[in-house]
Amino acid sequence: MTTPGKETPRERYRAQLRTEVKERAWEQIAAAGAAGLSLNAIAKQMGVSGPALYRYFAGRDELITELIRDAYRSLADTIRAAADSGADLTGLGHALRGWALADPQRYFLLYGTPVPGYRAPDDTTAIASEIMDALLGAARTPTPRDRPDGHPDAHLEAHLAEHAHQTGDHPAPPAALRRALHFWTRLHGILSLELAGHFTGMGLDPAELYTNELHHLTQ
Amino acid sequence: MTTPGKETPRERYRAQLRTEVKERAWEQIAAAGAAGLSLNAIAKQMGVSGPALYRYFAGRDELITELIRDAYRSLADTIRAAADSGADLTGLGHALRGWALADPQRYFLLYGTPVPGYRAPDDTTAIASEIMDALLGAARTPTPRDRPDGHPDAHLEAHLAEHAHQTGDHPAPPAALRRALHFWTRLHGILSLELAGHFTGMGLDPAELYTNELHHLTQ
DNA sequence: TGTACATCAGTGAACGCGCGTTCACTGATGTAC
DNA sequence: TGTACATCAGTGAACGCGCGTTCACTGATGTAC
Repeated sequence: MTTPGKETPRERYRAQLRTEVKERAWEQIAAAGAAGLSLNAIAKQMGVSGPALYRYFAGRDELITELIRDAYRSLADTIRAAADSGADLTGLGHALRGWALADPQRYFLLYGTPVPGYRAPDDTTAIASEIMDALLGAARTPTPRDRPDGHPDAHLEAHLAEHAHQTGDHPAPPAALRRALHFWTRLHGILSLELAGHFTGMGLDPAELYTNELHHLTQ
Repeated sequence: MTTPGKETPRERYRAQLRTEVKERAWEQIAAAGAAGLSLNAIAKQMGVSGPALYRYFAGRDELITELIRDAYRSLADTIRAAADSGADLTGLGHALRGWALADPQRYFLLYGTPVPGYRAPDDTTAIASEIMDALLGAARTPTPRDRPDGHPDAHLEAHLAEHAHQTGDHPAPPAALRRALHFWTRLHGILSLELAGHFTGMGLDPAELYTNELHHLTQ
């Protein structure tokens, strides 16, 4: 579809305008949430008529789908870059928080309130598992307080072993999978509450909670 | 404003119609999310003209505010009822999950994606701290694996002690506050990911993760 | 018990708005000979 | 290098829709004497 090296000026222009539309879209989402995203409003902000954007996106749905894809891609790249530079779980945790704080509404577009009817595009699950793989890599090294008997994680790990076998995608050791999942769910818990402002009312420092949770995850 | 025992038929009727509007509102939210809530659509569903509802609600915003209040009230009642019947943290955790699964969109109305401009009504913070109090009560008993040295929780607890003093609302011991916060953030992490369907794609059983996390919290 | 009045629920029309999207068309930019 | 044609970006008008909300008005329900 896309010729590797050769790119006509028109193609370049198209790509550039598409990314500008997306940038404006992110600004709108940051200002009013994803529900208030409007193609016409983006067009007006770009000084262009509404229907003009239909040259670049089939419709509102395609734009949102693209934004979700880009957000997943950005997160995956961030996590992977941290992992590639030798970061451990703590490092990945800080990378995750930095990414989330940079644009809270982008985070919520991936992990926030689901729209009942909507189904995420299929390729996002591939990117999601790419993120999981990076986490699994960093979660391979056992933590100091991991006990050999594994109580009460033994039950969970048995369950994880089953499902890892069924899908066949994750030949990762169940203990690593468990650590990666704890990393994901616990940090998401604090992050989403922080980004939604649930700690400000109680005078708590989210960073303190976050780093404490990271300590628990890696000790 | 409201005469305690005496209630005129008209007042009764008003109250009844208000609750019916809210019921329809919850149905709509469950079906299409809070963004798609529409007074006109509710009116149509009730077989009544649109403007009729303005006798009962000042506008769409007041309705949503009321729904948020009711949701908080319902959650607080659920938690408190469990606590009053002698439930420990594990019991409260299961009560929380039951409440969330009963109506995921109601859960997300409280803890989901925040609307950038919107500010929750002031009295909800009172209900939120009422929930916190119930958690704190159940979190008072130390867990078996709590170590006296408290590493690495000592740093966090020092911070919590400061802020507990500053607000003056929580004379609860910092260790209990820490346990209650961990309860809240960790369970919310799993719950919100489960309700948003992020585990289904990976073939994981959310209940297994949840109970495992509860074990961690109470051991 | 009966009449006169006040209160209130609900209607229908209307206003203004912004949305997504389609379509015929103009004008500029690129391509082929 | 120059002309003839095809491609494509963008416009403006239009369609249909649903939204929140206001307002004058009708009809029923309650209240006071």
